[in-house]
Amino acid sequence: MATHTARNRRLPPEERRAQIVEAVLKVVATHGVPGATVSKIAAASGVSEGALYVHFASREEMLKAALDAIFEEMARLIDSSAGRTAPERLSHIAQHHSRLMKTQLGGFTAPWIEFIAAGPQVGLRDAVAETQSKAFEKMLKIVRDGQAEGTIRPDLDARRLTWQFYTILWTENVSSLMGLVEYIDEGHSAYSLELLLREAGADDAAFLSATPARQGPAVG
Amino acid sequence: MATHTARNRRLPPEERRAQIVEAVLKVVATHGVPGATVSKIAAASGVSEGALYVHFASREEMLKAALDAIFEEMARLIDSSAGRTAPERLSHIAQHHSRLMKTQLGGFTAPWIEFIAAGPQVGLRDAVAETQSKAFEKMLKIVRDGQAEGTIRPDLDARRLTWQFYTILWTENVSSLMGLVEYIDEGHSAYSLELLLREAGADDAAFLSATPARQGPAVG
Amino acid sequence: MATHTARNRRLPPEERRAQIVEAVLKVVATHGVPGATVSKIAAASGVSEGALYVHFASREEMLKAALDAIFEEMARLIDSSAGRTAPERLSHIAQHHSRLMKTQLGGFTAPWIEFIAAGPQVGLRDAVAETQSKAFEKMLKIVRDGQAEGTIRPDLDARRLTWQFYTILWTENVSSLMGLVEYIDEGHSAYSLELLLREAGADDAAFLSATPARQGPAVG
Amino acid sequence: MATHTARNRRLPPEERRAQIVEAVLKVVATHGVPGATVSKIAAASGVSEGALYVHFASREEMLKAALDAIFEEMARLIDSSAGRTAPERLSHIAQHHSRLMKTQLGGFTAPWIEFIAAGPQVGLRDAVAETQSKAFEKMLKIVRDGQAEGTIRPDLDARRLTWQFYTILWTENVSSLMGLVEYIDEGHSAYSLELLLREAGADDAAFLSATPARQGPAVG
DNA sequence: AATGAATGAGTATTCATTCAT
DNA sequence: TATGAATGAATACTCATTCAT
Repeated sequence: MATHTARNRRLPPEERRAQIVEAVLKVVATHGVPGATVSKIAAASGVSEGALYVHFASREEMLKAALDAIFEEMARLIDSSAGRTAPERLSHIAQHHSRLMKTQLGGFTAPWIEFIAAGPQVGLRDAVAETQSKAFEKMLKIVRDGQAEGTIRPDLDARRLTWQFYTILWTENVSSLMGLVEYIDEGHSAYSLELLLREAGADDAAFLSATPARQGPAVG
Repeated sequence: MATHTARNRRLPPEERRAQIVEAVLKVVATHGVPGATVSKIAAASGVSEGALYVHFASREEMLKAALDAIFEEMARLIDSSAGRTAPERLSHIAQHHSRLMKTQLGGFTAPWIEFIAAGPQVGLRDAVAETQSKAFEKMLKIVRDGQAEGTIRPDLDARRLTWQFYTILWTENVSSLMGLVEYIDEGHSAYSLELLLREAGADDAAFLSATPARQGPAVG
Repeated sequence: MATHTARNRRLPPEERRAQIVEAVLKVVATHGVPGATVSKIAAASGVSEGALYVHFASREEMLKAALDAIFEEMARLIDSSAGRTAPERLSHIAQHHSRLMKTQLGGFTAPWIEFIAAGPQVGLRDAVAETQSKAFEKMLKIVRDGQAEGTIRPDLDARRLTWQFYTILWTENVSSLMGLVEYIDEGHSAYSLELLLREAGADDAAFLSATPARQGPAVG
Repeated sequence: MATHTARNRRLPPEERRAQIVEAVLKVVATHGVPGATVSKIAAASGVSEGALYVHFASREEMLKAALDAIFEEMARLIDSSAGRTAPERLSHIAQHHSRLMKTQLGGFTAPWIEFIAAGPQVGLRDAVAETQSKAFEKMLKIVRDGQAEGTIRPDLDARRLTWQFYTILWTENVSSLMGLVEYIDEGHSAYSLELLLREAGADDAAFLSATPARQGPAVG
C-alpha cells in the first residue's frame, strides 16, 4: 500500500507531510482515531516511525493536521458550488454529502465522523470543535448571501436556518456511524432537505400560500 | 505499604454491580469509551481492579452493562410520559432530553453519545445498534399510538416522522459531543420540535387554525 | 462433575480432604500442574475456594497431598503383586503400567507425569523426587527379595537392575508425555521388559535354556 | 528515578535475538517453561520487556526460537561425530550427553527437558514433537548407516534399536529432571549403553554364534 | 533527513490468598 | 465449617516517544 519507491529517501518536507496526512486519514477512516496508532500510520505512509517525528511533534499533531486536511476538503466542496444561488449551493452540497456517505470509505466524511466520535479523550476536542465552527461559518455565509441576493427569505434567522441545514448533514453522519443507513437510503434525509429549502425559498412564494407539506407524507 | 484504609468489604453483589455500572457511566462520560480503562473504572468505583472481575467477566461486559443501564434510564424517561397524548409525550421527552444535555454530565445522554461515538472499533457495535433500535421502536410506538388516538395525522409515514423526531434529539447529542451547545442553548432544537409537532398534529387540533410557520421566523 | 450433594455442608474433614485430593488429581491430569488453579480445583471438588484453605494451607499443600495419593496408588499396585515370585511381580507391575498408559486418563500415571513435568518452578521438586525415591525403593525390595528367594540372579547389582526396570516404565511415561505412543504401541517397551526379565532370571528358571548375554551380567 | 545506567542501545538485530534466545534458555532451564515469564526473560537478557517484542512477535515465538537453538546444538553434537563408525558415533553422542547432564545447567539438555515437560498446555506441543522427531531421525540415520557399513547387525529393526538408544538418553534426562542423578553418576546409564552397543555390534561376531534373543529381532 | 531498536508506562486479565459474613 | 467478595501482584502484550546510528 505504501509508496515506498526505491528506499523512500529525501522528499521535500511539504510532500512528506502531505503523504503522511493522507495516510493518517486512511488509517483513521478504517481504524478510528484510537486505532490510528503511530505504527499503522508509519506503515500506511511508507515512512519509518522515527521519520514521522521529524515532520510532526507528536501523534496528536498528525491527527490535527489530518483534521485540517478534512476541513480543506470540505471547504473545497463548499467553494466548488460558487456562482449559483444559495438554495442551489446548499442543495449541491447536501447531494454531494449524501453521495459521499454511500461510497466505500465515505470520502472525507468517514475520517471526519471518526474525529467527532473520538470524543474527549484524545485531546482533540477543541480542534474538532473549531473545525466544525469554521465549516458552519462557511455555510452560514451562503445563507446570508442568499438573503442578500433575495433567494432566501430575509425574515428567517440565518443561524437557525444554517443549523437546520447542518442538522440534516449531521444526522446522515450519525446514522452512518450507528450503522443505520435507513435514514439516507429511504430518502428521509433528502426529503428533509427538500422541505427545508422550499420553506426557506423567498421569491416564487406560491407554495407559501397553501398549508405546506400537504402532498408529501411527512414533515420537516 | 499499601493504603489499606477501609478495606472495602463485602457488599451484596447486586449493589456492587450497580456501583460499578455507575462508575463506568461516569468514566465513559468523561473519558469516552476507549478511554474507559479498567484501572479508571476501578478508581472511580472505589474497588480494586481484581474485584471488577468478580462481578464482570470482562471490560466489555462492564460496558454492555452500562449500555443497558442507559437504555433502562431512557426507557424510564419515555414511559414516564405515559397517560398523555402522543404530541405531549414527545414534547415531554424532548424537553427532558434538552434539560439533561445542559446538566453537568448530561445524565445518561453523555455516556450514550460516547457509546455511539465509540464506533465499530470496540466490539460493542451490535449492542449499541440494538439499544438504538429499541429506543427508536419505543418512540415509534408513541407516534403510532398518536395516529390511532387521532392526535397525529394518520396520513404521515410513522417511521419517517419518528426519524425526524429522533433527528432533533440526535442533533442535540452531536452538538454536545462537539462542544457546540449553541444549538440547544439558542432554542434551535426546541423550535424544530415545535414545528415538527405542529405539522404532525391532527387537523382538528386547536393550534392548527393559523397557517403554520407564519408568525415564527424559521422553518423545519 | 462436582458431588455437590445438597448444598455440600459439613463433611468429616478426612472425607473432604479426600474429595479435594481427588479433584486435584483430575485437574492436574487434564490441565497440568501450572494449569491446576485453585478455582479449577474448587469447581472440580464442588467446594468453595475459601473452603479449600480450611483443609489445606496453600495450593502447594494440595498438590503435595495429591502427589502423596499418587504414591499410595502406586504402592497399592506394587503391593497387590505380593505372593508371587519377583519376576512375576515385576512383570505384573509393568503390564499394569502399560495398560494404564493406554487408558483415557492414564490412571495415576497421567497426573504423575504432570508432576514430573511441572519442573523446578512449582516448589514441588523435592516432593516429587522423594516420591520417586520411595517408589524406587519398593521395587528395589522386590528385586532383593527375588535374589533371596532365588528367582533373580544374585550376582547382579540390585540397584542397577531396578534402575533398568524403572527405565522401561519411565520411557513409557516420557513417550506418552511427548505424544510418541509408538514406543508402547509397537511393543518396544514390552520387548525390553521381556529381555530384561530373561537376563535377570536365576539359572534354574525354565526360560533360561539358552545362555544369554554370557559375559555381561544384565541387559538394558 | 530509573536505573538508566547504560541505556542498552542499538545492537544488530541478529545479535540481540541471539542474546535473547540465550536468556530464554537460561530461564527455561532454571524456572521451567511455564516459569519462563516475559519479565524474567527481559531481566536475564538485560533488555526491556518492550524490546523483546521488537525482535519476537510473542513469548511463544521466543520459546520456539529457543527450541530451535536447542535442536541446532543437538544436531551439531550429532554431526560432530561424523567420520567414525556408527557404534563409535552413538558412543560419542551418549558420552557427550552424559557429560552435559553433569554440568551446571546441563547445556542444552536442561532446557530441552523443560520443553518436553511443559507438555501440551503451552501450545508448544507440535514444535516440541517435531524437534524430537528430527533428532530421532538423525540418530536413526546413523544406525542405518551402521547397518549399511556392516558395523551394526543388519537383522535388527533399526527403529527399535534407535528407540533403545534414545531411551538411555531420555532416562538420563528424566533422572536429572527428577533430581535423581544416581542413574548417571553410578554408571547405570553408561553400562546400559555399553550393553546395547555390544549386542548391536556386527563385527566380532563371536557372540553371534549363540542365538541371543532368538525369535525377536532386536536386543536389550 | 531518515531509520528502527529501545524504552517504560500502560493495557486487560488471572490468580493465590485473605477475611467479613 | 463454609462461603465468596475482595485484594494486589503478576501475567503477556501495546504503544507513543526517544535517540544512537
